[in-house]
Amino acid sequence: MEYKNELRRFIQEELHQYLSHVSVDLTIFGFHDGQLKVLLLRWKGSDDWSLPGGRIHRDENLDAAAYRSLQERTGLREIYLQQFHTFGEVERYKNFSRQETAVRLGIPADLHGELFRRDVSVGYFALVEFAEVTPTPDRFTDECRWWEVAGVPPLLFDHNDMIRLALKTLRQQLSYQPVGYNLLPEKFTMPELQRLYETILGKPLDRRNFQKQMLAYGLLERLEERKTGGAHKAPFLYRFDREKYGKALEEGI
Amino acid sequence: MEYKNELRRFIQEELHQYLSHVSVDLTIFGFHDGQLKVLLLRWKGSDDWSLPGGRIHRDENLDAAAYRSLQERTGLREIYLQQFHTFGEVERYKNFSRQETAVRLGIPADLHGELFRRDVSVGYFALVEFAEVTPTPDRFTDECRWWEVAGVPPLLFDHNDMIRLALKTLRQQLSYQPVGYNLLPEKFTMPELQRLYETILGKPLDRRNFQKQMLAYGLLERLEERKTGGAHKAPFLYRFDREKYGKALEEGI
DNA sequence: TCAAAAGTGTTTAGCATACACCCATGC
DNA sequence: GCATGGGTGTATGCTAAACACTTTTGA
Repeated sequence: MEYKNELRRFIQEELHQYLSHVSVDLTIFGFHDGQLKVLLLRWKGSDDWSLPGGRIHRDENLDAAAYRSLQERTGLREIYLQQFHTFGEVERYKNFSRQETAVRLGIPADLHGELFRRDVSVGYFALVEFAEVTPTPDRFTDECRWWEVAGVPPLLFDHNDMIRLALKTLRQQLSYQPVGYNLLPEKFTMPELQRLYETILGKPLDRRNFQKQMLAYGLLERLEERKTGGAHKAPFLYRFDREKYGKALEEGI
Repeated sequence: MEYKNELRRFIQEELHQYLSHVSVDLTIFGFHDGQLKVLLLRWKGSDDWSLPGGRIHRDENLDAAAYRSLQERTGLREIYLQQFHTFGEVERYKNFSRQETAVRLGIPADLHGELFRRDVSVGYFALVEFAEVTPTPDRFTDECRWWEVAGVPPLLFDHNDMIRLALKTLRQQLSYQPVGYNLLPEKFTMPELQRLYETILGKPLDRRNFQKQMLAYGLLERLEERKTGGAHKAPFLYRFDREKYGKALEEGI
């Protein structure tokens, strides 16, 4: 009941503050335990999951709106965020029909029209450091948590498509833009960086060639320290040279 | 006067048929006389130019809306059309302020607000065969014609930025996707294809290496004929293998 | 002392670059 | 015949891929 009132209040009092017919959706990638993860939200009183997203204030830049949603869900600032595609099909209900979606989410019939108007949605993906994130649900959701990308269930709307395309874009970028700064802790080992690349690309890489290539980019600084406590030979720790990394992001590797 | 009434009629009777706060803009590239060209519109009663664009019907897919505008301006079907970026800044008036734009276009003060609402605009670029195009102005414009990309004047809104980014995207795609099918006539010579590449990339290419590379892609079929009438040795004519070309577009070269 | 992981260097192959000669055509 | 442009082949260099041995560590 409270939820339905919340929906009504949102529609009547707040929806007009935002641009109509446009929204943003976020594919937030994190890396943990050798797995690529994505942050999903479970809707109130349902078992259904979707990507986080949000609307755009009337006086807010598009990028700023995406950034705001990202901060709200993760608590993070200064993260890598990039637009990758705008989804504009009339029928964006893929796994579940529009009607079925409304029922599953317990949206009262008289609110369907207002709440599920047709939107053009601008898709962004973000790369964040797993350990730094505090997953936080929004007003319409009960739970916010990481899912392994490979194990994501059928999502609401066209969000499985979004994740697929975000990942494809990320893979392509890997070859001409540096990745890692925002997905790894400040200090990391070469094997850790390699696991990240292997996970994103979905294929094994040669240890020696990988190291050569990474070092050749000139973005890494090897520290004196080694990572101890592992069961085997202690690997060196590395750190990204922030300035060079930023420049490489701008201009390509 | 007629123009102002047209504007009023549009706002009152037609604007509601479209999604609000979203539009599409098109950068239509053509190739002629060894120059890369872009199709621009001159607004009624003004000397100011902009990219063609349009709004999205409430029951129309985003891509379909872009495609429809493209057909209306060029008369063409079956052209290469691709989304490249969504422009969502609040202030998209770059060369001329919002106020100045209204004055230059002769928009009555009482219509500023309605007609120049803030829009998020999805940018598409298209590649078309120059000779096949019939440039056609829309209801708000007097003239539609090709401009050399390098000589485009300061445009309305953020359209110079759009062209710049469209061109950048096209250049990047050149290296992993085939280009040419939609920019050249069905039969063309290797030197013609090379001019096209050189024009897009803005730099000269080696004749011999270019030919080797193009043929290595396996997308070209050499015809028996040669192009006669030129002042020099008759070059062979080539044609794209449409099936392989389509496959290469999907999967990358 | 052994298994598992990490550090390092060399060889090889493929692709992109650089480059030179011959042929056809119009003036 | 000569200037201009078109057709073709080969040598070279660089980057990416393939690959092996040694070192460190905890069990």
